[in-house]
Amino acid sequence: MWKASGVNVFRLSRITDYGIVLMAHIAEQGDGSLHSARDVADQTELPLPVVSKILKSLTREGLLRSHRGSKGGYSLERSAAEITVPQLITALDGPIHLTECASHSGACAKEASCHVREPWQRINAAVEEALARITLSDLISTTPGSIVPLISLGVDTRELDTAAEKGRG
Amino acid sequence: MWKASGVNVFRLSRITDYGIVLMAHIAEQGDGSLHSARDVADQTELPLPVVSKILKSLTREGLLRSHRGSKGGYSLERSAAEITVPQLITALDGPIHLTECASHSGACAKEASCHVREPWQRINAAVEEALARITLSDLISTTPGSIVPLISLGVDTRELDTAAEKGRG
DNA sequence: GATTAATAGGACCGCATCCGTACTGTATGT
DNA sequence: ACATACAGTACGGATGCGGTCCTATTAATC
Ligand code: FES
Ligand code: FES
Repeated sequence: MWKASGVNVFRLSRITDYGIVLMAHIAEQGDGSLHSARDVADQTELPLPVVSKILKSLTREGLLRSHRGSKGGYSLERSAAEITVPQLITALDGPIHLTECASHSGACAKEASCHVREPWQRINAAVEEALARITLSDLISTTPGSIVPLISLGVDTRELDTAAEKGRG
Repeated sequence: MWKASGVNVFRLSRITDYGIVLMAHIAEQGDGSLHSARDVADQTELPLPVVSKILKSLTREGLLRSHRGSKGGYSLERSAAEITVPQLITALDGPIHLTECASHSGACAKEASCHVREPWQRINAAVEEALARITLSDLISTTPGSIVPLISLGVDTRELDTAAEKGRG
């Protein structure tokens, strides 16, 4: 049977995926290091036009600082520890909106009667906040396991907890 | 300047969005209630073909039970408290894979040299687990605030914590 | 000053895919 | 028998992502 969707949905764009790889690569060389688009493309084995396009966007969004002219290149605008995952996503994919409806008010004619709008707004904010705990320096950390406890969940044990327990079974 | 992407990315499909609305509507009437596709379409003010398509998918994925023939309709296969958000998403949009690369091994030729693959796998699992804490009954809960603490994060205070603090500033 | 190297900005098009609809078949109650 | 309602599939349009290319601008070097 068909699947309603499932390939491109609830997924970061390839541009963003690559963008994070590029940022990680730059950050690995040190916060102040300078890299030309060609160097980054060679070392990451990604096509140069794509790399160039992404780095230009990241610069425009304030995550990279560019140095034009010969011997130019890109360097981190802020330290890797100050760059969070949602900043990377927002820079390339735009603001995080898990659903089209529940995001910006006025987008859906059924707002008044819709009962799931508000919960989704909370979920959206929660996911974004969860991702905001992760910085670029965490992504390039060579000690595996450092991220594991970063996104552990603290659920307060009220009646909903038991429901969630059953739901996971 | 152009934006690399930003409209359809990192976003649930409309089908899934509607699907959750439909499930919430059915769940609101009680776990055992029976609803025809037409009734649900009328009450949610969504086009009947779309509603029908979504309900069929949800049935095939085991979230709804169908009753064919006259006086037929759909009812919840499991209790609303046992249906989690990732189950809804997976049923309509397929498995949750935030990135194409880091998800299934073998999809990317740069796996060996890629340093962000493993972190992203952890992030993906963490987001999915976070969403799994939310059940359908939570979404239809009339008492706002019940979801807020559900996705609070517990960060263990090691050196990374301070980095995250700075990153949010 | 000429040259080279590198980024800035935008235009362009192919192609995948999401969205909504339509159609036929099957089961069930009256 | 008939009406009702779900099952499964096929189809076309529109949208937007993806990758590439081109020109202008800036800066270092000789
Ligand atoms: S806000 Fe659009 S359906 Fe809920
Ligand atoms: S796994 Fe594909 S670039 Fe990291």
